[in-house]
Parts: sequence; structure tokens; C-alpha cells
Amino acid sequence: MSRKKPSPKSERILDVAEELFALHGYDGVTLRQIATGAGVDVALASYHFGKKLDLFNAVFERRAGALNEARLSALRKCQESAGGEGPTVEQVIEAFLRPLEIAQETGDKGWTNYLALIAYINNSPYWGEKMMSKLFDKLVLEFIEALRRALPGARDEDLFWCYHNLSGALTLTLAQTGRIDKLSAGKCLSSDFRAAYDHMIPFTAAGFRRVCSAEITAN
Amino acid sequence: MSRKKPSPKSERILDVAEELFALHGYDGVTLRQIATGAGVDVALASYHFGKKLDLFNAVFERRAGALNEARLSALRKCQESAGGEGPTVEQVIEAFLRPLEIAQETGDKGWTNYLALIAYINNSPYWGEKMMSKLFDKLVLEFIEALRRALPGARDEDLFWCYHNLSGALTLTLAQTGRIDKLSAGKCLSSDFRAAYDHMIPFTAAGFRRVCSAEITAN
DNA sequence: CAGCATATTCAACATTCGTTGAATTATCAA
DNA sequence: TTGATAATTCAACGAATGTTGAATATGCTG
Repeated sequence: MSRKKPSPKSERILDVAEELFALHGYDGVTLRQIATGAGVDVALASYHFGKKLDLFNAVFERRAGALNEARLSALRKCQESAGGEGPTVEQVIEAFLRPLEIAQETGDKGWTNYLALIAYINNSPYWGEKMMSKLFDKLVLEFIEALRRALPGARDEDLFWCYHNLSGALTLTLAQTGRIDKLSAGKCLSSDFRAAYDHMIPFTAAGFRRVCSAEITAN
Repeated sequence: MSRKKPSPKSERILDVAEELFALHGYDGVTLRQIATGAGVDVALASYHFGKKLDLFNAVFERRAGALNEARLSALRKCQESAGGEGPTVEQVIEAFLRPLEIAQETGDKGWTNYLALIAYINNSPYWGEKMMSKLFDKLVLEFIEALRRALPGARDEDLFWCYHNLSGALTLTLAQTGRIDKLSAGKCLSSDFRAAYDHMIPFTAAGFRRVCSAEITAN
């Protein structure tokens, strides 16, 4: 799948870095911790990826392409199956979220760690704007356009604030902090992406409809 | 307002630590950066607060009491003004969110930084569960009970997942990453808490109603 | 096998980190 | 003013960090 055949050890480095960066953030992880976790000398990370920041970016970008393609494909599919009026709000949000769930269902722990890393970055005042925009803005704007079609007459401001709420709910889910587990005394599980999206889709869809379909109010 | 008269310089240390921790996280900040920002020798932080982790906790706990009281007071007030049936979903969520906005309206930059720090902690897989529960669980559970009253027949699982979505939307708002500013090309501003809550309240209220008021579905 | 490029380790560097104990200054009651 | 207590700075430590250049191992090509 990847462009140039990667040495197995450099992939191990990326895997471990992905896991640790997602858990502790950029500054909370040491190159030596990564190297140790990968069973490798500390200099090897520098050899393959350069500076620590370059490694961080490499981890972040490794799966971005595949993720964007999966979500875009889901959007296209739901647009095709929908009639000429385009998909409903629920269908668009479903296309936005479900690909993330499949990533977990494969049992690939790496994907789970990667999504937690995205949550870390997206919620960080320092990294958020700089890193997310470059890789995900184009796709996100396409989803927002699809939502606009499903919500005729929606104002830009309302549309973007609603997306903001959706993005926040998703981000906290991806972070997998375990907080909802404790709050709900075990009735909800952070690790259960399926249940999270089963609730998030009708929840946010109702929010979009209420905020973006409101009759015109006084300015 | 505070219990024991604090030395002015120790408050400065807390202020700077609050700002830097919110921006870069626990590991992304150095005691020397904090000391320099506060115009103080590096040893002074240790003298007043002990280890770095103790300083982190001190920052986190400094405003927690006042914040909890403000939100609890808002909940009590809306419960009193409501009839015997209790406040509506919208009113409960309003009581949950608006006190955070007032904190910003005072122009106190410290509160804004503090809320961003909460966002950092709440979204962190490492800190999230450990630190949030101790200080905020009791209040949050009280709000959830108020929401339950407003949503008769709601199932526990649905109620907590809905709160999870609300918490995520709020967390991303508090983080103030500036991402929505860029996505919306300036139509939405991360710094405008007022606008964020104006949209978040009807958005999440509609979500609660839809998910928690649904007819009983097949198991 | 020889040769070469790539991959990996080894050893070491200058810096920076959190922390501490001693020295100095400010505060303030007696 | 004196003396004591708290606040602050000074100086330094050992440990850990990111990075680099040289040395070694590995794998591939001819």
C-alpha cells in the first residue's frame, strides 16, 4: 500500500511513536522511549525520520491519505444512492463517522492510536490549527457542503458552528479518555465506537436540523 | 476571595503556569519558562508548590471551586424559577454553559486560560479520567439528573452518551484552537464563547430530545 | 564471492531539565 | 531597631534529552 517498501523497523518506530504521542502528546514522549518500545537504538529514529518533529509529522501523515479516501468514498457512495436531492443530514454524518469505526473493527490497534492522536492534535491550541487544516480541511469542507444541500437556507455561521459541535463530540470520542465509562458507571464504554456513533448520528443530526432550519430570526 | 493571603509572586507563577500549561500541556512547559514569564527565579516555584506535578495540580484546582459554585448556583436558580416539573432541557444546558461565558466577559484572561487547561485535561487519555473525576463528577452527575427529569423515560445509556456529545462540543470550544475560524473563513470566532453557546444550546438540546425521547426500539 | 548501499548500533556531545541547600532579602511584630 | 519568619535568589547537582559522526552489521546485485 505504501509508496516505498518500508524497513520493518522503521514501521515499528512509527507504530510505537503513534501510540505514545497519542497518549502523552508531543512533548510527553522521548525518542528513547520510542526506541525502547520499538526494540531499536535511539539513533535509528533520527536516521529514518530526521528531527523529532519530523517523526511526529510522519506519524500524523502516514494514515491521513487512507483515512481521507475512506471517508470521501463513503460520502460519494451515499450521494450516489441518494436521489437527485442529495443525501439527508443523517446520511452525510453517517458517511463522516462510520469509516472511523471500521478502522477499529479491523482490530488494528494502530488505527485506534492514530485516531487518538488526531484527537490530541485537534484539541490542542498549539498544534490544532496548524496541522489539521493542511490534511483535513478539503475533505471537511466537502462534507459541510453536502450538509448545506441537506439543509436548504442554512446560514453559513450556523452551519459552521454546528460542524464545530459535531467535531467536538467526535474528537472527545476519538481521544478515548475513559471518562464516560466512569461517569456512567460502566453503562457506556469509550472503546465502543459503534455505540458512540449510533448515538452521535441522531444527536448531531437533530442539532443540525434545529439550528440550521430555524425560521429567520431578527438580526 | 481566596483563603489565605497569597504572596503576589506565587499568584503570578500560577497565572503563567496556567497559560503555558493550557497552551503546551504538562510536558511541554518548563519550570524555567514559567519562572521567566513570571519574572521570578526558577527555585521559587518549587518553594511555593513543591514538585512540578504539584504546581500543575495547584493550577488545576485553584479555580475549580469557584467554577463549580457558579454552575451549581445557575442550576439551582433555573430549578427554582421553573415550576414543579423542573426546568427544560434547554434551561439545564444553559445553566451548564453560561457561567463559563461570564468568566470570559469579565475580561479576565486567566479564566480563559483555565478553561483551555480544562479542555486539555478532559481530552487527554492520560490525565482525563484521573483529574476530571475528582473535581467535577459530582456537579456533572447533578446536571445529568436534572436532564433526566426533563426527559422522562430516558435510558441511562442514551443519557450518558448524549452528555458525552455535549461535553465534547464544550471541550473543543474551551480549547480555543482557532480551527473553526479558519474553516469558516472568519464567519465564526473561537474566542466568541457567546456565539458558541448560542448555537450549542439549541444544538445539543435537540440532540438530547431526539435520542432520549425516542420510542422504545427493538433491543 | 566481492562490492556497495542501506540499515542499524555505538559512543559521545552540548544543553536543558527538575530539584535542592545555602545565602540573601523583604516583611513585620515586639 | 531588633529579631524572627517568610519570601526570594544564588549556585550547583546529577540525570535525561535531542542530535550527530563514526563504526558495524545486513542485504542485495553483479
